Amino acid sequence: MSRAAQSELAVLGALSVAPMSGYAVRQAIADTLGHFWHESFGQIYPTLAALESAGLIRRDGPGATSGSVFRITAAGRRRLRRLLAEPVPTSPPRDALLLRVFFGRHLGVAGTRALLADTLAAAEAKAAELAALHAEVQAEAQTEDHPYWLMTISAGRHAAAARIDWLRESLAALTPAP
Amino acid sequence: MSRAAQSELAVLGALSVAPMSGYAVRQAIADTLGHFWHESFGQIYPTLAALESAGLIRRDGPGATSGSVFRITAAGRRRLRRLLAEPVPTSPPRDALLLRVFFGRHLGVAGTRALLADTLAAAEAKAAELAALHAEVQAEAQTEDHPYWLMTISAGRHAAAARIDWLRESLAALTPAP
DNA sequence: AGGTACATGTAAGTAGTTACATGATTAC
DNA sequence: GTAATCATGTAACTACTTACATGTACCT
Repeated sequence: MSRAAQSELAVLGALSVAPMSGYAVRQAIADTLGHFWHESFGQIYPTLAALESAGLIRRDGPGATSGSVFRITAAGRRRLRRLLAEPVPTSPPRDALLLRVFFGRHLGVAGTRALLADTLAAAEAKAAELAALHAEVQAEAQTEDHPYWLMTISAGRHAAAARIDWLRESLAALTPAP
Repeated sequence: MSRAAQSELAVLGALSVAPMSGYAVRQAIADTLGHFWHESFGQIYPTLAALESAGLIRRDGPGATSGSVFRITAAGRRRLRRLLAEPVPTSPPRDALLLRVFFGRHLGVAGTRALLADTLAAAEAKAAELAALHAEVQAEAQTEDHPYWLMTISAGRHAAAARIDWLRESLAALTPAP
């Protein structure tokens, strides 16, 4: 098991929506899961190869450079459901921003405020981006996947809004020396 | 450069507060940074060795099994400030929960609701834990590091509250079939 | 005497990124 | 013709985790 169960999950999930090439899998993951998931180039092809040799996906068309399309098999769908039901692996937290804030004393009040201000700008941009994505997805044709997709966007928006609130409060609390 | 700049930052930061043994560094990181940072056992000792040979920390006492205490040097403090000023590395997002929610169609409404309910319980526990930590830290003697420490706890509380809001909304929106 | 906490390290393995290498097809 | 995009893969490297290995000090 587990040539990276999470990567398998992402790839099988993408192929559960529609059959597509490896390149298209990569694009689909970046486009629709991009705001909460990342799968790097060098991960996708080995994962596809492993899934194929396990009979979970099938390659239609020539195996050569162009035109081959991957399609999920019945066994692949079973595997997808099993992976989804497995406990969510919790990765240990590693927030590089908070690490810097914690040792903010060495950075000084001005330095820490600059760091927070930069992060605030980035968070506001991300919130705007997610709001636009939300509007865009809501305007699309409704599929059975739609409510779940919207839910993941909503999660991102809540998280971004919370980070903005925290940054504003922290900037207000961290007054420059008079 | 960079036997993991972030691990160096965490270790140098811990030693900037007080000199201590490697074992104590591990505990300090778990106790005070634990809610947003993790440094595994097998990372800390190699990092300490690398920092020592670079002259950024010094080992007082015997190098043997007991009693050796690491102390940050002047060069170490300079390095710490430089690391803090470097741009915050952004790691690609990988939220295993949202990956499951996105493919919730295969899990079914009931399955997805169960997943969200479990996550809600965990998030509420985490929020309570952070509230307790906040109260505890606020009651302590004020040091110069204190406001920054409180800020990191506040970040965790905002994030936990946002996740709880999102989970409640999602559970309300995802009604079981009648 | 036995258990827990203190203390330091190494080895093997997993996960994931980046860079390299190659070639076909399409749009301008 | 040439640049961008589509397409597939490998190799080397970095980061990180887990398990192993060893021993001391204190508490009961």
